Amino acid sequence: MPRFTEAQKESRRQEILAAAQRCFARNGFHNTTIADIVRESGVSQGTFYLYFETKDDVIAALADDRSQGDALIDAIARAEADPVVGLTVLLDLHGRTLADAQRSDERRVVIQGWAEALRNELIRRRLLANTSRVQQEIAHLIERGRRTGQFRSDAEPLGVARVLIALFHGLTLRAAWDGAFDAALTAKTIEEMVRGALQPRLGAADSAGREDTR
Amino acid sequence: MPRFTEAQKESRRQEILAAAQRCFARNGFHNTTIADIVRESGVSQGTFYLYFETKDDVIAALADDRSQGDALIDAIARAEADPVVGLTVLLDLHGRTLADAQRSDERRVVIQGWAEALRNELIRRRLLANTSRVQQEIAHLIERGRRTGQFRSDAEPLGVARVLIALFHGLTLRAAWDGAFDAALTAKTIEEMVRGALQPRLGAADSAGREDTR
Amino acid sequence: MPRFTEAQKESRRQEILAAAQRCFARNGFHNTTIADIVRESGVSQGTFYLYFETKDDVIAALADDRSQGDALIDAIARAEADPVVGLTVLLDLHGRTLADAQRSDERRVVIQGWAEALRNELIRRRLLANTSRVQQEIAHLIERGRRTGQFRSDAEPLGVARVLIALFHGLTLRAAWDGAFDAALTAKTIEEMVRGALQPRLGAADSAGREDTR
Amino acid sequence: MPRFTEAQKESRRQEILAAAQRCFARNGFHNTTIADIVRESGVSQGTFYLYFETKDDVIAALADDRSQGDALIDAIARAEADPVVGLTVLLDLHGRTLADAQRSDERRVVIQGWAEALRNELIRRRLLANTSRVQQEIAHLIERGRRTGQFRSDAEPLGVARVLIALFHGLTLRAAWDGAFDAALTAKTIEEMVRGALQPRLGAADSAGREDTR
DNA sequence: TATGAATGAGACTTCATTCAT
DNA sequence: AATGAATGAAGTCTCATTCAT
Repeated sequence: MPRFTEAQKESRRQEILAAAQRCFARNGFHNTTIADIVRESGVSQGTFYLYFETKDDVIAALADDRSQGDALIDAIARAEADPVVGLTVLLDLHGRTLADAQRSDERRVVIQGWAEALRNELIRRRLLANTSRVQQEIAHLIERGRRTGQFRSDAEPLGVARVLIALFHGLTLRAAWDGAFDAALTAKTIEEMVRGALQPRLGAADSAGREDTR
Repeated sequence: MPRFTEAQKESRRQEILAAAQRCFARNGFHNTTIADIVRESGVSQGTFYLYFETKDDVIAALADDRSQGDALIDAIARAEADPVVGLTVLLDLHGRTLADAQRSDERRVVIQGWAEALRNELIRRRLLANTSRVQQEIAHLIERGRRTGQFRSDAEPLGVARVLIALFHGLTLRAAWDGAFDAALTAKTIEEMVRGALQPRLGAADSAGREDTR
Repeated sequence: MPRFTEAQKESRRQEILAAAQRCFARNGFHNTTIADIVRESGVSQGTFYLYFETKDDVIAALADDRSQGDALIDAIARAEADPVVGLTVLLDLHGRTLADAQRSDERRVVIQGWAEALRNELIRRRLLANTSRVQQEIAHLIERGRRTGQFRSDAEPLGVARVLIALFHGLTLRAAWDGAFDAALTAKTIEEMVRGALQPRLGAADSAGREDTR
Repeated sequence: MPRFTEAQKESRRQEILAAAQRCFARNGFHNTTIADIVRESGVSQGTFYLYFETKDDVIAALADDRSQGDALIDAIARAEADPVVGLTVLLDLHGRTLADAQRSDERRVVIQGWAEALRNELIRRRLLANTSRVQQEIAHLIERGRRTGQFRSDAEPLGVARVLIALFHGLTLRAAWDGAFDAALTAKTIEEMVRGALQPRLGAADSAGREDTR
């Protein structure tokens, strides 16, 4: 009979991860020592190694943050069938996430994960998988919008999805460097751009239904 | 009287930097040792320290790649006064840079620089300065386009510039992770988006001049 | 009142020892961890310490293998009074023990015990005591043979006993390194040697016949 | 141009090895730390690793002591063609080596090497190779003696060689445990044994005179 | 009796940097 | 200017042992 339940062990693991994230956000993966993590989390060196095999284990666990991707996908799902609403919600959610100072540590660690992915195949695979998942969902959203006529018929679902994700990454980087940048202004520009790429053309061809894609 | 001219010293310095870049691209800043760099460049440990004070010196020298920013600014300048041409050239240059397999090492190192900027104030300042410089130029370009009526009068120069740069960063990341992504499709989508944000509105107010912003 | 009888405790102790012997034979004393022993024996870390105070305890318990010495002494005893039979049985028993693949683990652990005896006084004392015991018995055997006239009158009981034991040790080592060595040939040679040292000289009353091989 | 010659480097290496041998003789391979060796040899931790890759490197370098085997082979060679002299010299040399208190450290380390050979394939191969080399030489010596008629015609060269080596090993062990044992008495007994095994039988053409001690 | 999570001292090894030559 | 041997602080990880349950 195990002294601790699986849940208790997992919760301890999460505590250590949270401590590690704070350390990593502050000093970077490679300037953080196990001693730092251990000090921050309050466990002993030995205990750390009961929950993680190596330091790289911890890095891998934090470099890949599925939570934000999950949140984006959930947001699309919650928008039910309406692609315009879905897109709006998506952009809005990302904007608010960027503006959230509480998630600063997360951003700082995620960016280090990007660099780590260049030399750690496991992390690279996970990050790409994560990215692809979100990209797929956005592409489907565009696809649906095209079918309903809400989006321009020659919009490229994959292209748009990919560009949006690149934008998300680039903005995450900017927010991490310089939290004070004007998020509202940025959001407005993105909205214009997206509308430009997706809004059905006036006049002919693309049927009609105009006035405001979002 | 120095035995070597300044030029000779500088050339040796560049050789070491190039060797370091190869090492950093391969193994990352923190998994590259001075011994690695020295081996790759063919000089001795002692000699390395004649050209650089510390390892961080080398990192700082490579983390901040001014060359690409300079190239973008030059491109704008070469487009003379025409904002539409300038924007086209800008997007085109960036697209071709991304597709250039030869610049893979550069990209890999630059991305590591982004992470490094989070905990190295010198690097952070330089990267931000570099980014701002390009952002300024793009904003001026937009500004000029507004004045000439080629761009929509309510386009936000700063917002557009910032979004474009985020896009550039995000695409650089994607190219580093996965060089095989479809650059042409991406370029087409970006073009649509940019046109959407900048193209003067039909019909009303914004005067006219339609058909193709670029 | 103890819940378990002494016998039950002892049996558990023996199980752990057997597991430890397997581990030690495989990886050596110092590359075997308590965790290894515990895994091999199926008890828990805590339980291990109910039966042994320290790891050195287990090493000491296994480094000194009295069983083989006991067997040799028993063999001598079983030969009753006849020294020639006793010696024959002794050599035969040792030869068969060496050839017994089942006792490989035992041999491997015993040899490690020899090394351990060099820095662990307790083990050293036990090994020497063990060795002396057997040496004494062999010396007595020789002594008896001298008195009965079956062995040469100038045979040195102690010298022969000591040399035989050295031979036993050396052959044990060889068998542990290279189990495939030709035991029969070796046995034949030993027999010749022993006969040479102990057989009464031909011709006269154990005197003449010299010649000198060296 | 190297600052130090190869010879200087080798001499430094030997100094460290000598220090390591002292430590190993005192505390055993596994209870000796790199810090101990470094302290004993007077170099720094870092310097140690300029001369050896790992601690196991040092162990492997010392576990296999070729010098004694070489000395035995040299001794045989110096005896020129005479097998009887060769054997005498061999036994004598080994006896004097055993009695040499100065070589105590060497013995103590060699014995640890025996144990190490059980779990380190490199060491095992080297020790066996070393042993085989000496065994071969002794076997050849016996062979020659048979041809000259100095040794009994049914002497088994390989068997005798193997038994002698086992004896050497066993006596080395005994000397390491208990340096005070009576070397002269032991030598005398060995001489008798060897004579018994090799001396041509009296009487006839190496045939008769049986009797059978056993 | 039995468990197994927790501990922390200490082991091995690496590496940026120095400096005598 | 150039070399490369030397340094030692610091990092990661292991493991014998304890103890609350």
